[in-house]
Amino acid sequence: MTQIRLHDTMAREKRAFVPADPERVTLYVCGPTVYNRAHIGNARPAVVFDVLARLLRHAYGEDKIVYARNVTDVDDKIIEAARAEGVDPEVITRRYEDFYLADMGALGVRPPDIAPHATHNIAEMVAMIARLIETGNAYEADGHVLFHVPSDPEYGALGRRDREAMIAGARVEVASYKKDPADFVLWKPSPESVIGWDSPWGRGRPGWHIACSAMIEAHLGETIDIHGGGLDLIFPHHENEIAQSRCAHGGTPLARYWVHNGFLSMAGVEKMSKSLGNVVTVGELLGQGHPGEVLRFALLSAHYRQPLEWSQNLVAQSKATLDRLYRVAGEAEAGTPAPAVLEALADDLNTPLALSRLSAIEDGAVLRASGAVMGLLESGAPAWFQGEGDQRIDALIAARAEAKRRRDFAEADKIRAKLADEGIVLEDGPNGTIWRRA
RNA sequence: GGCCCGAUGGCGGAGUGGUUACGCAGAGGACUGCAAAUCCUUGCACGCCGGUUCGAUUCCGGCUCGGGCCUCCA
Repeated sequence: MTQIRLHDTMAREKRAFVPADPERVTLYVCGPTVYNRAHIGNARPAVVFDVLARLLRHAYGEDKIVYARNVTDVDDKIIEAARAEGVDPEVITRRYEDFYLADMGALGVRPPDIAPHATHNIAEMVAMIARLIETGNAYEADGHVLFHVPSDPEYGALGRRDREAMIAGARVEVASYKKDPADFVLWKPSPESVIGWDSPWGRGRPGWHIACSAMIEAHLGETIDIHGGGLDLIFPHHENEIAQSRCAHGGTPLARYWVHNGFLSMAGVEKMSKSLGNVVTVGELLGQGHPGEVLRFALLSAHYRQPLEWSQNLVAQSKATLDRLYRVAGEAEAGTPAPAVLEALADDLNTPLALSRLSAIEDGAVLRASGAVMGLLESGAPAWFQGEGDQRIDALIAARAEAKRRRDFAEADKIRAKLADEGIVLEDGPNGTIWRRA
């Protein structure tokens, strides 16, 4: 298929994607911190990188891709949530990881190949921190271990910021034990009451950034092909990951391509934030009866780097479009994807263009295969329109057919209206009547 | 304050130095007992001000508005 091109945040331009080893293409995406329900904005990277993984599998082979999405299961917000409920942190993390997997599953997100958990990789983190101390890039101070930013002359390349800008922008009080205001925590002490692990620097827990660096090293290697995540992670999270990994690995780069998705906003709302209470969770949307696939379609209706405004109208339009595509797809078995769709996706994951090209496909088998590359149209029309079968509905349709045969249209329309009240729409075709849920 | 991004028809949203996608919604028609679905037809756009150019929605500069980041938020 056509050459895949990706916008690389480091280069600030689209580049032809050439994996270091086409037999083992590595992709890492920053996953959730499991302390609450995912909102629809959180779902965007999960869906976007799921499409990227599907495209890569199509291009390089199903078993040639290693996609890792981590689970951050040790974090101060988790500790707070656990304390608030009076339970162990594991209760919190297990609960919200289960929710996350269920929500993403409903959106058609395939599980990644590897889901490394921070708490399962503490030894790797400790080892990496120790190495950074050896190389002179990190130091111990007041029970903490800190990465010393001035020790890395290349720091700031991804986020494009220089030290002056960072210092000028610093609006948080600098902890007294830091040698430099930009230094960040690799390891922090935990009192007995807080979750912690023994280390050469005392009982403590890892900082957020080191967790990703260590898990990438442990599960994928020193240099990976693609590192993904949300735009907001560029600085400081990814910048710090880069610094830690490069310094710990003698200068080899962490990732060959950096891919970042844009933000999702809510109509008429400034920033979607939990504190403002204006978030919509995936669970709520599903609970309102929106099929996960509709939400997925809506998330893919804008290019992944563009801002996307979430609205009721967007969801409704997505549903209407999907309905029509499913009518064309029918019950056909998936065949071969349309080259025009693959070409659109290969061009930096242009899903809106790919979606529009779906509309031009008349062959159900081609349509289903093309949709599948984006995780769409995988259900088959009957399941999409009707869900579970219903003998009562079939009986009513038979009664209406009988009434129509008698030309008793008043009775026939009465039955149709009754079903319409239940949200069931009838369609009379040459081969009889079919029904669907509106 | 510093850095970065966006602005396309009623709505969503690609794309392009010149002939202007696609979808949703709307209008008209065909079909239908009536609908629904489908098919045909159809109207509607490139934030503002300059510049480059034979020609700019597309390139450059400024402005306005909106969004993001500036130490743990996708």
